[in-house]
Amino acid sequence: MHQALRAKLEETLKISDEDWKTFESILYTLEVKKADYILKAGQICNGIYFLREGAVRTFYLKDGQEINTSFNFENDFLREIESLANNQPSEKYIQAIENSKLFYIEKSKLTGLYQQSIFFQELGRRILEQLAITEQKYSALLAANSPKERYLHILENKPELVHRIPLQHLASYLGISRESLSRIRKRVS
Amino acid sequence: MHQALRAKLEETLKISDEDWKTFESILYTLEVKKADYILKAGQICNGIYFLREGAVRTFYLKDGQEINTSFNFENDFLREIESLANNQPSEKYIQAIENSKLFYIEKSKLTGLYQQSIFFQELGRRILEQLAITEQKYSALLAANSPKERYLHILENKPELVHRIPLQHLASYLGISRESLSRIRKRVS
DNA sequence: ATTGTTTTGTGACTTAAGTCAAAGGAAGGG
DNA sequence: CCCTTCCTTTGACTTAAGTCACAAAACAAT
Repeated sequence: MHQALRAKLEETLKISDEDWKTFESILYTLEVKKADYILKAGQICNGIYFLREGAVRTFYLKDGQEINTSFNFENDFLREIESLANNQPSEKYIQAIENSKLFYIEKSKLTGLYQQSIFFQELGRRILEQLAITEQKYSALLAANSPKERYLHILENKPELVHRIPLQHLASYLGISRESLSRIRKRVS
Repeated sequence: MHQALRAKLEETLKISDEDWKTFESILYTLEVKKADYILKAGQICNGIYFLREGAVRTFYLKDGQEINTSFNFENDFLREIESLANNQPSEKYIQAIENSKLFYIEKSKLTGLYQQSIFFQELGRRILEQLAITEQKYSALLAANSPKERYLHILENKPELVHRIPLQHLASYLGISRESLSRIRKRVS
């Protein structure tokens, strides 16, 4: 049942059966329906999630407008890092875009793992490294490309975003107005 | 001599005298002149730097154009995370904007620290967390603001960038053409 | 099916920013 | 101090994208 998660971890670092057992034992399962919130602004993010199935978006409000900052699909880790790391109320919402199944790993249990085995420390660091790299690529996309180029880049490199994410959400993620993205898409096709 | 570095570490996590001694012993000092390269594209980033004094920029080439992705000043850590984490040739250049003094910490020694003490593991994780958060804020700035708003935001929140970084470099960092940034600056003042 | 709701598309208009080219200014080296 | 080089500004022009308002289409729920 947790095989996908184990496979995901082992992309990063081989895990011993013993460590895996420990890890499995702290997982908590949850299911959410489309449009349900996994985290709301104002709440403190108290753990990390692993998305087994479905799709979610992370967004915040700016002048009443939703600005989407990331999208996640099955086999992604998920967290509001700023809230989690600094123990502060989240400015962001995490909402299911599709009915989703998740594992939840509580922060305090995670801390326990870190203390107990160097393996988990290493794993945690590696996952964070990849998060930082992902964020850098995202900023680079925004900084160095025109709206049209950004859309083409996503179409080429992350087609699942185009296919599974409503246009209005993708627009703010790409820093484009809904209307313009609609027109760009038309021009391109 | 290393007090600024110790202070910086202790912003994150209190360090014991013993751990500090270990840490100090692996530091390597270097000085670079304005316009010197600390890392060039094609090289593998083999450690992290602590900038004692000066200013540096990180950029890459896109269609022959330099795109700046970050600026660092005294008391900042510095690294090309993608190259460092994945052991691959860097796509980026790190260049001194002012004469600078740095400490260098070799990756293999860092790995040694991680294995030797849970303190360093924790520290490494925390520093990475903050890097990821910084990158997220940067993307948010780019995605949700007009060129003019981006400039005003930087002026308000990171005035040192405006004062110490040549306009042409700041422009690509903000995803704006040199000419437009020059005009925005004029309008605003 | 029918209705209501959400999402996407279009039209008309405005404007900020990009581009290209050239001129001023500042800074550094000899 | 002069000269070169680099950086910034300005001008003229073009255009892509933003905005507002509304229509059409897709989707969900009863």
